[in-house]
Amino acid sequence: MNSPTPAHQTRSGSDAMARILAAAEALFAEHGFDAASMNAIAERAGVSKANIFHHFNSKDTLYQAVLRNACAETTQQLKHMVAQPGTVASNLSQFSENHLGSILEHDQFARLLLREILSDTPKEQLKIAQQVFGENFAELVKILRRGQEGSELRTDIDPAIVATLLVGANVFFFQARNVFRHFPEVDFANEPTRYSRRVVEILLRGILASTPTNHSNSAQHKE
Amino acid sequence: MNSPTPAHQTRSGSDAMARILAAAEALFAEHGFDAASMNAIAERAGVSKANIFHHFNSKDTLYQAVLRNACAETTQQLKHMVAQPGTVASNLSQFSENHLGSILEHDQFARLLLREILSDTPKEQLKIAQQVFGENFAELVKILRRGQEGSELRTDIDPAIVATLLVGANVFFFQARNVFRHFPEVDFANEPTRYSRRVVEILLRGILASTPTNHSNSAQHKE
DNA sequence: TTCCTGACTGACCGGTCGGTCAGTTAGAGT
DNA sequence: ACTCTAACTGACCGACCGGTCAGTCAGGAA
Repeated sequence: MNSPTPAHQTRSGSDAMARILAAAEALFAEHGFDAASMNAIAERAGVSKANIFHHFNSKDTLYQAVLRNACAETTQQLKHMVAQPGTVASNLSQFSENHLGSILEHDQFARLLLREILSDTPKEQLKIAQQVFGENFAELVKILRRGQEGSELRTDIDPAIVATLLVGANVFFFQARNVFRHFPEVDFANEPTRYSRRVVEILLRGILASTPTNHSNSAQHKE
Repeated sequence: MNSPTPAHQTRSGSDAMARILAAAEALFAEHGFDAASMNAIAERAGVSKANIFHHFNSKDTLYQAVLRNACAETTQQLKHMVAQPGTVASNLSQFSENHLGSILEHDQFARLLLREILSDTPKEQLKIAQQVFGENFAELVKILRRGQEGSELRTDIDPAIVATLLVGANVFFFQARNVFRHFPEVDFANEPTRYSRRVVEILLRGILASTPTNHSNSAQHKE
């Protein structure tokens, strides 16, 4: 019965705080800011409500802390998907797949961010969302610009548009996947990587029939 | 002073009800279901809170009525953007532009729908959202299939993917436009039609540099 | 004139909200 | 041993929540 951590919850330091943050993130993401009550968060975290107010000044403060905490993880993870060698096409494919995977993996946080963006009351916490989102976007634009400078990509298109398309496709997939499951036209609702690959493929080569016969140097995954 | 409608608000029939629905739609869209209080809705509609409960059994009932009411408008508007003659490319361009315009015009309703989709608690009202959304999607897929049968579009791509890309691009533009305004890379945050045109252009022709020298029969807008 | 109906209202209900506070506990410093 | 401090709690607060109710009022039917 002797655990490495003290038997009492007290003096556990940041343990309770971490549990509070986790519970808050889950409930904020699940029900939104207003519908997630401090009582419910406290209960889920296994602490008293007053204890939450001991660690955070207010519900808003807690919310911002949750956002910042989750953003830190995401931002850190962004570093992994940067500046891989190889063609821009393969980079794009990899970025998209990682991006979508990251969204799906941290779906609670993604819902949180989307809710935040969807609210039109410009609060302080919106800037947090802007920052995380902006970093992803800027990185993607950088990849695309590199492709244009290396004349691998057409130069008469706006990289920001392509970036929006790619990110938007992933975000939309995430948002709509539960709805997609009921659409007879859609067969990729449960296969994000296949979806991501096809999206990149279309972006790279377009959808018109008058395509060049073959150019085998695009993103090639064995299959 | 003798107006065609009686001077008193009483006996005005559906006038108060319409005001309630409008106020509710605005506040639900702005703050979400939970944060929009019946008191606030009543105040904005210029009626007593009890009067709302006279017309609607509960807050949920009011919410569903708002959704249904807004969906009716949108569904009706969908009829206008169907089965235009011309190339599939021009159809796509037109659909996208109309779709994005419709979203921006009914931004309150769009926010409402997105919030609804984003909530993971599968309630009755989610089906309303599914229906409206599904109609748009199915219509777009139909256009694309026609393009494939007429061999105007490549046949080795999934129409549902292209539809997702297009709708997703518009939805994402709508969601992120306030954020886009602060991005130095983006210059189309305030120009939806330009955005839409460029998106369709990319979808049609792809972004790789190895494009056939010229094929002037794609979507051509003078510019 | 009388009655009935339905739109409408102010006052009110129990319950929950975010937030406070006095007080308990336990480890660290001395 | 004593103190200090921070983690932590249960009891509590005023405000506001969704919802109810008795009652007012205007107009149509008789």
